[in-house]
Amino acid sequence: MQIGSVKKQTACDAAVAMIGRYIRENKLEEGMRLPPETELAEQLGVSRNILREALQHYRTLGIITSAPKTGAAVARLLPENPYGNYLPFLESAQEAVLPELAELRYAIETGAARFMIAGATPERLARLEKLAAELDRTVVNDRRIELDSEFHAELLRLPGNSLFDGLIPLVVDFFRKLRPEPRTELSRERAGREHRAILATLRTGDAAKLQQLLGSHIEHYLAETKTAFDNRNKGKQSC
Amino acid sequence: MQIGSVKKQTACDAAVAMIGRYIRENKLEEGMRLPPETELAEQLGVSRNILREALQHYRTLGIITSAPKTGAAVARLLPENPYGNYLPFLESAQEAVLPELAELRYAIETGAARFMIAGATPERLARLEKLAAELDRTVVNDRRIELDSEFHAELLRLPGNSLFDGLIPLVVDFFRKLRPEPRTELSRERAGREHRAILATLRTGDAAKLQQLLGSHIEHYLAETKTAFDNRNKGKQSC
DNA sequence: TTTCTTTAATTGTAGTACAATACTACAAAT
DNA sequence: ATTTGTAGTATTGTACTACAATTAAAGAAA
Repeated sequence: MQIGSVKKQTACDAAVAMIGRYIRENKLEEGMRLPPETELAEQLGVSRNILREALQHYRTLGIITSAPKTGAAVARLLPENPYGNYLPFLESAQEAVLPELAELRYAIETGAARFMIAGATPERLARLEKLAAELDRTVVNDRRIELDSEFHAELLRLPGNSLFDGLIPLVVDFFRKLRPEPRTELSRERAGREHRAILATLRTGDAAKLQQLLGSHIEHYLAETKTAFDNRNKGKQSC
Repeated sequence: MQIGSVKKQTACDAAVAMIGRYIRENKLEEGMRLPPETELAEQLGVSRNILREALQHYRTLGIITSAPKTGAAVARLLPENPYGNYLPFLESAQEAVLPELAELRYAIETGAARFMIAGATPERLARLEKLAAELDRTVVNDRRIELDSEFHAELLRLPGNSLFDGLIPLVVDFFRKLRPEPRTELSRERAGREHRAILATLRTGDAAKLQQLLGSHIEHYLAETKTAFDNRNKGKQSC
């Protein structure tokens, strides 16, 4: 277990936190204004420079906009703004627990089955083959999880759709959070069998079957993680 | 057709763009350093203040870290960091074209079918019912699209999984981008029929059928958008 | 070798000054 | 009466200077 590093909070970080609290506590809604920079800086006890860096944080996230004379205001979430719109997604991705991740994985991978087949190229299939083979002869759990993660990431790359690609971190995160769970010899063997079946079906091009295979493959996790999660939360955590 | 507003780019925005290009073009990888602030500021022709605001942008996104003496460096993408990991997703979500969005919608909605049924409550079903009814008696295209968008957003809320909720902007974005496409009387009638079928199946709880219905419902868009997109790109754009 | 000390590079922070912008009000013109 | 021009002004945008705080790395001491 690694020790977390303590890094001193900068004035800017503090300002960011204070501004965030300010927005939340005052329930500032779309279009409502923040105090002028000079005033806000004085209130928070930082220079205007630093305050502006803190504001930039929220500008980047699309939470506020600012303009001369008008001042900073809580932004209307424009459709063009990627960060603002997907902020809830980013937050829930951060806090997501295994069962939630498993559900989304199930949805995306089974739903993408037909596009995987459509986009399968010999090179990608070869790479998948290699990953599956290495996974078969690997016993170290951490390495296995890494390979499994990469196998499924590669599956999501098959469609050649950048949106699917972009969601790969979800899969990675899933496996990362899965890591502590113990795996049985049985589940290892089953995983290998299922991976081979998935590969074979990718080759034959049977979309319905691939979907069914991916579904039942993840379904195991769905059940496993749910119980694992439940058990873990039975012993209530301290600290 | 509305006129787009012109907003002048600030020096900070420009700096952000330049730094981004710098990182990409030099293929800066994890741990590699940026020039010191004074140097970088001079190179970009902005003051150190402004440069720091630009750097704050990337700090917020978790792309860089900075420390005294060491300087700014491309960050190791920590699994905990939501922004950094999902940055490619955010970027592609921003630039995604209709066919890509349609594919992801297809995957998520069909894949989530069984969770929709599991999470369907009478209240939510009633809300869906109301939306479908209003959609049926609405003819104005813009309003129809709005309602359709909300109907599908509500579908994604059924599972009660915050990750699905977080992806709702994708659906909204899809319909936003679909807006200019002309719809026929026929497609309107079909949409109504399909929405009613989806609702009925949510009530009976037949997951396989729901999945099939959602699939064919979106499938129309899949085909439509593909051709619409192709046609639109035939006439090459000027400006 | 290990540990302490010094040094120097770099970020972190504060303050001042002024330019640029855009809201507001009001005058002028059609 | 409605539109168009104009000035006033609050606020952000930007630049510059100065110094404090931090820390990696080199050097000195044990």
